[in-house]
Amino acid sequence: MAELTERAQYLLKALTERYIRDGMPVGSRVLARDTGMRLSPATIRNVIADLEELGLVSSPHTSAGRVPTVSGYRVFVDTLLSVKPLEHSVVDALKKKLDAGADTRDLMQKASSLLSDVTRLAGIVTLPRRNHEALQRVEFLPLSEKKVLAVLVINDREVRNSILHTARTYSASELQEFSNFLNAQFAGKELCNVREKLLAELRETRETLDRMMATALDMADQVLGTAEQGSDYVLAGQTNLMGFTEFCDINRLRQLFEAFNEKREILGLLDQCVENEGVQIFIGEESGYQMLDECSLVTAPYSVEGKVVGVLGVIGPTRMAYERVIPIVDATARILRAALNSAD
Amino acid sequence: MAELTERAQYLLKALTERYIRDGMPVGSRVLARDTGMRLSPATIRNVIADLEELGLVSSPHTSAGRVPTVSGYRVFVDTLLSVKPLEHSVVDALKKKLDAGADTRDLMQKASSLLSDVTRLAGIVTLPRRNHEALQRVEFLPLSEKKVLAVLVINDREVRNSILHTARTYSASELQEFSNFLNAQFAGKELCNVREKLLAELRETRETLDRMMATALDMADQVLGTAEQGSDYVLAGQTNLMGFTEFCDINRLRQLFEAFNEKREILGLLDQCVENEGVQIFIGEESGYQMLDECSLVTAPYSVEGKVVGVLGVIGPTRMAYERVIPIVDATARILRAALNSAD
DNA sequence: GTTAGCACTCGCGACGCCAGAGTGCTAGAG
DNA sequence: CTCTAGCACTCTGGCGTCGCGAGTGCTAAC
Repeated sequence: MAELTERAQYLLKALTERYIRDGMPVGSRVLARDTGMRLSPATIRNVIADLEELGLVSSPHTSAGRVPTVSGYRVFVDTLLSVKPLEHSVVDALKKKLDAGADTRDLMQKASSLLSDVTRLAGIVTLPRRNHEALQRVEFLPLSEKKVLAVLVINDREVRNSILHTARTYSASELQEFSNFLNAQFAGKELCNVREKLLAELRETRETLDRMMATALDMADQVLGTAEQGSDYVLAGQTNLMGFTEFCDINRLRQLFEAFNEKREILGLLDQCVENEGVQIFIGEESGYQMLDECSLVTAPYSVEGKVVGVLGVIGPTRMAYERVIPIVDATARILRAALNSAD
Repeated sequence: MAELTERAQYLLKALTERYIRDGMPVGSRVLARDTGMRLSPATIRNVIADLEELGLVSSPHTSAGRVPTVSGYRVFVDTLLSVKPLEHSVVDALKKKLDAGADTRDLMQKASSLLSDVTRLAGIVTLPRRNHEALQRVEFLPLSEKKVLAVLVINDREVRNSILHTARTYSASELQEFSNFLNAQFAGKELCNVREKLLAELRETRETLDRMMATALDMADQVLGTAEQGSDYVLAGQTNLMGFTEFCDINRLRQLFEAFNEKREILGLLDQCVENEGVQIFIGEESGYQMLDECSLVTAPYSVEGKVVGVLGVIGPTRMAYERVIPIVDATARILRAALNSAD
């Protein structure tokens, strides 16, 4: 790979750019005319033949031009790509629309809509995992007979509530006591630790037979149970994917959309992106998921208080304008982080 | 219309059923063989010609069989259809999966998934409008500097919270006072009335310059503002629509999916169904929305405490198995109502 | 190392052809 | 008057053929 001549690199780049631009296999002639270098088509053919040997390009059939293969795209994005700096107008638009406010889910929804609008592809944003976030407070309120409303305050922006069905009706003051007890114990602890501690505490308390505390702990356990929603994502602009010629086969499209609904597999893939920092790119079959054949995924993680809590990105055909998409994804991740961290 | 001979009706029914079953224009021969009546194709042709005259069937081209027109479907569903009673297994499955619990949105999500799974079409359920529901209680909790958490208890199942940015930081006891004041005034009132009263009260109070009450009212106004979410719906099984030959044109499909995302137009249509009780059917262009050309919508309203609060239904190609879909939609509406009204 | 020339391959749209399906009409039977 | 049989007509869809255009690979010359 590394032993590509300068010329070969240049031609691979030109070919890929051209193919991305207008989606048709590109032949030696256009390449000769297109690139500045004054070479005849014949010469170019020789170079291209080498690229084919290396598996970087291939032709769909004998007498068509060449098309980048997955490895070709890989080399292209890894070593040949000159990412455009973002136009200011785009950055401003992103910033303006992502000005926090609203609740987290809405914010993520907006982010993915923005991604899809700006790139004209499908935007995807995982909801932030809250496991490493501290629990701020728990409150219980009497709701009605045998029902208690639990409010879980996670931070200034996020509050979750759930309705508990209890064995008997509790008074407001009893519940207040529970809250106080639990807050004393757990407020400020990381969510993912709270539950373990809770269970340990519960076991211990059962033995000492302190009924009140046991009940409080039980309730807290229920709340956390509902709060520990599995990871999830929001998607926007799926319809942008229709209309790419690579998805003209309705069954491909269907598979893809079903995968979006299913969520499980896509989440698996996104989870892999949490670890790497910076933009990460899966091209076509590289992802290992066959419903993403012919698709590329460009992602970037976003973080809150220094910890990566989610991933955002776009999904489109392998033939996408990487040099434009990459900086957009990158910028959006940064802007989203800013929005989440601004203690507005 | 009314002067269709018995024979004509019978043939229209047979033709429509046949066409629904296998999607190809049906000719006089199959019709002759298919129906019990011992008639020659030629005779049938004469009758069919009459139907065509009346605009109930048409042929896509000279030498193809006939296909029901929109009016043909209309007559079919209105007067010829013999709805199958639902198999018990289906009813049981519906009941089992819709056993309330969880929050309202989840329940609706489940309902639409069920609809789409059972019918193999797209299921749609509007979220219940809460305007005519009574407000049970409001609570305010201090959250952090200049932020207050407002909890709006609507009923035993539904609680909404929102975070208010206030001019200064309020203490827990101040907020408690606000809550008490507001609950005394408004608890038990219908949501849609609360706001008006609030505003009236606010105007009056401003004049008397009672700062505390004014602030409380201000806050309440903010909360209701956020709570008054416009109506919305959840959708499931859109992918079922891909794979019908009528949506093989990717642009039709795209239009449809964009309408689903847009929501506004579809909501407009669904709103019309709230008024009529019982199953209502829009066939093809009848809806007046061109993105629903070639689509039918089968809906039924569902109610809580006797008041219709939402609509549910399925969307599919005009060529759908009405005799099966209609009872399913009907039953689901009933079961959903039961789930919502059971004070579990 | 580069280029021009040339034979070759292949996809694709156009064209024509034919079989099959279904119709409308007419004339005759019940 | 109703039904049926027969027939000529029309249209679609599949199939094979053909020719064009695009692009290649090879070879020989610059």
